[in-house]
Amino acid sequence: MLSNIEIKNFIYSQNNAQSGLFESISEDSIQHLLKNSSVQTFDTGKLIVQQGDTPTYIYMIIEGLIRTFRINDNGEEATIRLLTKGETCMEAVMFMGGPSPIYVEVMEEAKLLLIPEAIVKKHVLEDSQFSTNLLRIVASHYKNAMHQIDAMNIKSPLQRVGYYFLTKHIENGNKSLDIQLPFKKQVVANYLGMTPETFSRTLKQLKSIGISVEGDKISLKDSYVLCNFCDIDTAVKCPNKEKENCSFCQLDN
Amino acid sequence: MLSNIEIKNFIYSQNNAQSGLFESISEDSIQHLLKNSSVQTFDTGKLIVQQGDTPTYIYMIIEGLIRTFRINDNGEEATIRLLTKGETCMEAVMFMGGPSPIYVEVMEEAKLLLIPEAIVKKHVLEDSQFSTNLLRIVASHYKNAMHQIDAMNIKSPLQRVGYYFLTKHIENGNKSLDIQLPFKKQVVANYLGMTPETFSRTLKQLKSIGISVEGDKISLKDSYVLCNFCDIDTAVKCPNKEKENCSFCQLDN
DNA sequence: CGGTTCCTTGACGCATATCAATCTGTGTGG
DNA sequence: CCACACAGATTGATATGCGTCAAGGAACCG
Repeated sequence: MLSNIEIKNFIYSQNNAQSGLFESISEDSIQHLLKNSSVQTFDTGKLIVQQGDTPTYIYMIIEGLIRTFRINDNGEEATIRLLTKGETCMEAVMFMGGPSPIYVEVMEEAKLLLIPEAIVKKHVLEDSQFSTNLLRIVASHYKNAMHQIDAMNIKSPLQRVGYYFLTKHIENGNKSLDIQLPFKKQVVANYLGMTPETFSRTLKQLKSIGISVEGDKISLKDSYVLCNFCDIDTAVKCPNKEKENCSFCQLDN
Repeated sequence: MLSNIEIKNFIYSQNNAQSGLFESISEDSIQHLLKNSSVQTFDTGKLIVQQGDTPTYIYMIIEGLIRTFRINDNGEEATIRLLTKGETCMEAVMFMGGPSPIYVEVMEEAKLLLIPEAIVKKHVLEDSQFSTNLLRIVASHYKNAMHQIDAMNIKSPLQRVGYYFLTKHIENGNKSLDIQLPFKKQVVANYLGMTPETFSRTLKQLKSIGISVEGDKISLKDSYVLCNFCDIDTAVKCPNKEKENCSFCQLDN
């Protein structure tokens, strides 16, 4: 049982493609889901889910930072997602069948909303809007995974970092020329499939094209320095698209 | 309008996690979906969908081979999926919003069932079993993508090829010691994120551990030579799991 | 201040991409 | 039936880019 008002306000403030679990859901449905959910706080470093665990909850971040990753016998880790406030995880795993293929780790003390597996599975069959939301979220994770795959395959470290910054910049609506790295550099580096050393060297390269780095703050010379790293399905989300200054969008014309 | 009997027989014969679009669906629903669908044949090499296209159909393979991939400005390609009879594509893309992030290419003359986007989107809201099937399929693609990501990150070419063969072997239910490569070697190589040369050299390495290759036929010395390439969420699908001969499963005990 | 964690920088080696040549199989046409 | 062309696969030689290892610097905290 929760203090509903606080949670509901939070829910309503966090609706987008990556995190809109409750988007367009009826008041009744939200009540029903929340009634059976709980809120819990986890310390930094806590492994909420381990590879091989049976999925028991969908986790929604109210506050804090979370990382999902896989690990092999040599102890090497591959980061799958880096998530911040409003995002959810384990929704996809729940529908994969079988044990969890991922770890879920708290990177910064996190307050999470826990929605039990049974409630989700049942509610999916009763509320088609809810299941459509889940579909959209899982599809969006999948899309992100596809980007990671071609990043590893065909993009140089420079392009990978550039593309990562570009998506962050677009997420901010191209408003600010500053980008804040929400995670430690070594974590971002692993997410981008490279070592911290290579990440560091790559950041130096970026300086020459007008992207300066100080600590965890990235500053862009202007809103177009990242356009070279764009691709077609990112361009459609860009507020600057088809502006004459964008080298990428000009290609299409 | 279709010759329903043939298609329906096909549908009923192809139900699994990757391809069970019609699993547990009522007769009425199937009728409704098929009534609005069509069957079409495409030649080898045909690009059914291009990066940037608006998704218009779900495609289900009745006969033939399909590849989905992404491409960058340098013309380099990253294969996302290799699909055969019974599998579907573009279901996930449909729920991503925006244009297609992938190409869909016919690798071998293909007969496809085309289900229009509008029908799918509408039916999802009316049939919760159908939307659950879609969820399961998209989640399973996502899981596969996660495997690809950590393969690129943490696995050597040898491990990647070994793991690929292992999954093929398990798909066959560990019945046969032969594995048939459904696609040309260069296509498989790209899917595994390496060049054809590296793939070829890797196959030679595999000979020394009891995996021989002749043309597109892989022969295993026994059912356990691939166990070294296993991981926890593959092991649960393995019919040999926890048999004493499996070096991987023994580790857990 | 001393200790710790994180980041950066430098030197080095290796694994894989790249380039080029050869081999194999298959289909075509004389 | 053989000669030829062509695509795919293999093999070899080379180079380069990233990871690895090691050391040094910066920020933070008790």
